Amino acid sequence: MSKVITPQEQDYSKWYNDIVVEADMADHSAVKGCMVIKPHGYAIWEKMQQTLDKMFKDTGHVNAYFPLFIPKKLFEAEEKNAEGFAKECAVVTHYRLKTDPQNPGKLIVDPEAKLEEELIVRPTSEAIIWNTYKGWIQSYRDLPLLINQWANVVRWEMRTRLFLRTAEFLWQEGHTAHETKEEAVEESRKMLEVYADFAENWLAMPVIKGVKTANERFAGADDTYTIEALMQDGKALQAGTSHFLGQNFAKAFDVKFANKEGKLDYVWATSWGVSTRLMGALIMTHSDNHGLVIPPKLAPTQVVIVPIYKTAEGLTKINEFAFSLKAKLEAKNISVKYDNRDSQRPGFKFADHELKGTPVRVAIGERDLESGTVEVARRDLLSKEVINMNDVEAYIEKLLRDIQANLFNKAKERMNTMTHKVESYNEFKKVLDEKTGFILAHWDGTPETEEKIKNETKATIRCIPLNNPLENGVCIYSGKPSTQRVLFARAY
RNA sequence: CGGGGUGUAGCGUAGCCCGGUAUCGCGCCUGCUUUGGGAGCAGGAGGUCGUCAGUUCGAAUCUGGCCACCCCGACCA
Repeated sequence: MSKVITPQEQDYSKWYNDIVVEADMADHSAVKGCMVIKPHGYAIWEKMQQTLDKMFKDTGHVNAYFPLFIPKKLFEAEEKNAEGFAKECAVVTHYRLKTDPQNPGKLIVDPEAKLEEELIVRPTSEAIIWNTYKGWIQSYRDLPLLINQWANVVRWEMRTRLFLRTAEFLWQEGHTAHETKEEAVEESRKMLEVYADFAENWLAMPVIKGVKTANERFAGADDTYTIEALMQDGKALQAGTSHFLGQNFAKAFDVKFANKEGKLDYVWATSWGVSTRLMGALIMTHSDNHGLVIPPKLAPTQVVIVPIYKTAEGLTKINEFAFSLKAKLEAKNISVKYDNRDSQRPGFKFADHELKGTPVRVAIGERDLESGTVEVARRDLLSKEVINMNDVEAYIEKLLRDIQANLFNKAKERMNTMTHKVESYNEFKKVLDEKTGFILAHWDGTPETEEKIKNETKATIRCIPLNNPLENGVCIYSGKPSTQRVLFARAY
């Protein structure tokens, strides 16, 4: 058992923080609510970025970059969007500091350097992007416009948690423009599928795809599609959203195009994003009391080789084998680190790589060289096996696939066990108190009922699952008729 | 914004009630011995005790103000 990590069962929230900090992913910074993403954490984020970026490009999107600052006038153009984000905006009001005459060596804001118009630090980029699109779109020939940007955004949250909710975070935001409603809806659903694919096949995290209720919708959207994941402690996490924006932004920013009949019409829009919050999702889906567990497909280092030696001569022999194994694995596109630090002993390295989540560890000592074997350990199950040197590359290649699959299956099974169907409000509350997790229950479809349930139980409707089976029933709260169950949970 | 808590070496802490120049562990540096699950021994470096003011011969310790951060709520696409 680790010396440093608070066990999950003792305090899940503390455990989470310990993992983030002790596994060297991120740290609190000098700025409240902001974090420093450390190299190990950033390397995982880069793997996510690379994977997603390719998926976006494979679906026809290109990258661009828009400014960090949004003039207030533009920001307020789409009313619902502006209102939704108004309470959490950082605002730039001045552009210069000067030496404090009362207090030499200190700086004050120069009152003479007040901006004519305040600049909003983007909490999301629809406004600046749609203002730009206005100049880019005149004809149906300019459509569809399929653009993504990798950026940072700022949302001045009252309470923050590393990766899950920070005042500044990294994300990607796709912003597309289309000729028809159908095409835009299709785009937003397509990107939801991309997110679900990424979540399940790379993060090894099962998700429920669905659509948000009006209450939970993105400010300025006609529909918000979401992927919802279930964390180990039974709380839900919104892992990605894709919005059908209708013509709301086109109207707010006056983006019209001439269609094939020569008539002017407003374009149809989508936006979609995932953020560094996925790092939190990754932690709370797979990690344990020994530290981080990273699915092989996202691990910056998939295999670590640890030499065990007594003498310089011994090390030389091990080096020969280790470098050759490293090269062979790399030829199979497996990322390998040979941890030949002379400053640490093997036991320390074992613990260190366990903490950091390296999926596979190969230990090789002089005894192995004699017997022609190596010791291969897997992080997910914390088990190890002695493998013949001749078989080791093939073994590891398969092992990485097994780990990826095992992590997904384990998470899927947990989600299934923690999903409960309930028929009454009492049962609903009982599940929340005792078991937590996802709850499938009938709801009368009104925002009022949704709001009351939220106020009384802190549970929200995570989504109305896509392809939801229709089923007659009665709302657990109001007793009114309902045609389908919706997905409830307490959420991060 | 409400409630609670914490600020002492890079990290974690003792000391505070009862005022006399700061304890211990981890980490760090040097050397030797070690190396198959977080090494051992010896030596060493490192501190304006969050900050400002007050009381006092003397403040980490007492008094008051301020600041910062953390946790729990409220808030949150």
